[in-house]
Order: sequence, then structure tokens, then C-alpha cells
Amino acid sequence: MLEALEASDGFLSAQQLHATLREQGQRVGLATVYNRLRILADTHQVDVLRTESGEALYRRCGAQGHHHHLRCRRCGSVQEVESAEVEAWAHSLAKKAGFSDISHTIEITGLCEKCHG
Amino acid sequence: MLEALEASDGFLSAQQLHATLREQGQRVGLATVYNRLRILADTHQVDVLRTESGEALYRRCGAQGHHHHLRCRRCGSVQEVESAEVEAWAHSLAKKAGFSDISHTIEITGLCEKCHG
DNA sequence: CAGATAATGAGAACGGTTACAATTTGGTAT
DNA sequence: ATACCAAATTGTAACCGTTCTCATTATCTG
Ligand SMILES: [Mn+2]
Ligand SMILES: [Mn+2]
Ligand SMILES: [Zn+2]
Ligand SMILES: [Zn+2]
Repeated sequence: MLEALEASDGFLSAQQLHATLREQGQRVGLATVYNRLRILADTHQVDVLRTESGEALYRRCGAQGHHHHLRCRRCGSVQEVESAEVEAWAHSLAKKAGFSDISHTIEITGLCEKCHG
Repeated sequence: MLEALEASDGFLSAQQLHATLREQGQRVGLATVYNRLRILADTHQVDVLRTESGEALYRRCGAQGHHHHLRCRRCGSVQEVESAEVEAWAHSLAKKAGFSDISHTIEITGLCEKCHG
């Protein structure tokens, strides 16, 4: 299952992943895919993001720590992104406002070179 | 409808907004709330964000241009946030990677002073 | 092998959202 | 005022991704 995720270069939905596994001949139920994905997400072994339409997308990330993504809206290809400055900015901003238990999400999207046109 | 959104200090779901309007005595259908919210969102008169669970939340924002939010996960209270540096960072990063039609989302969340405990 | 325990998965249920057909509303012409 | 038409509104059904249920299957343990 992790391997199938790893094989894909972009984010996959639970249902796409399920379809992929079935095509490979694995007899796995959709419920199991959801259950396992939840565990993987809870233990930070995969990243989760939400489409504009609310669907959850999953990806096995190369970077293991906290990071963000630059993603093509058309083909789904993803590059990982990080910036200590931006991390510091987000955290200190929230702290100054009296917030605790601070987290943040940053997603940069666009059309990649291939998909542009 | 916009007034009801404005009266709330945080983000509201479509169903919360519907309930609020009904409590105020307005006889409005849920479908209409969804339809009007969609129009308001399409014309950038309200901001939309997605909960971790996928639910859409709407807010009439004070700032009219592009900006981001610092939001309390518990009570939903929101402060608006912007940073020219971070905007520039996101855009130039994507541009360097060959992306066009670039956009981004940034959401900072935590527990506000009141809710911390 | 027997029994206990955990993982699995088909299908039902759920919750937010959207589509649709029917009704109401509002305006315009007669 | 009345007839007519177009647009807005509405309840309800359908939709879709996700979660729950629980019977079945696999895995462990002695
Ligand atoms: Mn990643
Ligand atoms: Mn805002
Ligand atoms: Zn692309
Ligand atoms: Zn709070």
C-alpha cells in the first residue's frame, strides 16, 4: 500500500488508491484503504491535503519532517517546499496574538511547465 | 444574508448560517443558502476555507484584497493576516519552478488566549 | 489443533453538498 | 386589475466521499 503511494508522483485520493491496488490484482476493500490511510496520516507517514471540493488526497512524502507543497492543479505533480523564514513568521505571528498549540498549512498551486497552455 | 455573516466574528458553515437565519425568523431554504454562498464565494465577497473534516466554512472578511487567516481551532475566532514578504516568497518560488497561474493558501491555526486551557 | 484475538471488507449509514422540478415572486404589457 | 413571462426560491431526492457495522477471515498462542 505504501509502495503504491510511493509509485505515484502526485497525490492520490483514497478511491484512486483503491482502484490502483485492485488493478494490480490485490484484493483489498475500500474500507481497509480508508482505515490504513487514516493510520498512516495519524502517524505522519503520509501527508493529507484537501481539494477545493473537499476530497482528501494522500501522498507519501520524500521529506520526513514538516514541509509544504508546490502542486500542479492539472496533473497533480508535487514538489516539496520549505522555508525557515516562513515557518518563523507563521509561528511568531500566532504567538504574538496569544495563540498556543500553533500549526499552519501552506499550499502553493499553479500550472506546471508541462501543463501550461 | 451578508449581514448575518458579518454579525458573526468567525467562520460559519452553510448549515450554521441557515440555522441562524431561521432563528431570526427569515424563511429561507437551505438550497438558497448554498446557492447564494456559492455566488458570494465566486465573486470573492466571502472567503471559504475547509475544515479538517472537509466541511466548507464561510466568512465575510474585513480586508477586501488577498489575505490569510489566523484562526482558533476551538472557538473559530479569526484575525486577518498578511505579509508582503511571504506573498513574494510563494510567488517567486513557484515562478522559479516554471509554474504559471500561481495561487496559494496559508492558514495559521491554534488555540486563542481565551480557549487555551 | 483449539481457542482467543486481531484484521479485513461488503454493504449500510452518514453528512455535507448539489441537482431538479415545482412553486413562488416580481416585473411588464395589456 | 389581470394575464403573462422570467427569474428566484424551495423542499426533496440524488450524489459522493467517508465512516460504521458486524460477519467473515486471517493470525497468533499455547
Ligand atoms: Mn510532501
Ligand atoms: Mn479574511
Ligand atoms: Zn502539471
Ligand atoms: Zn478560541
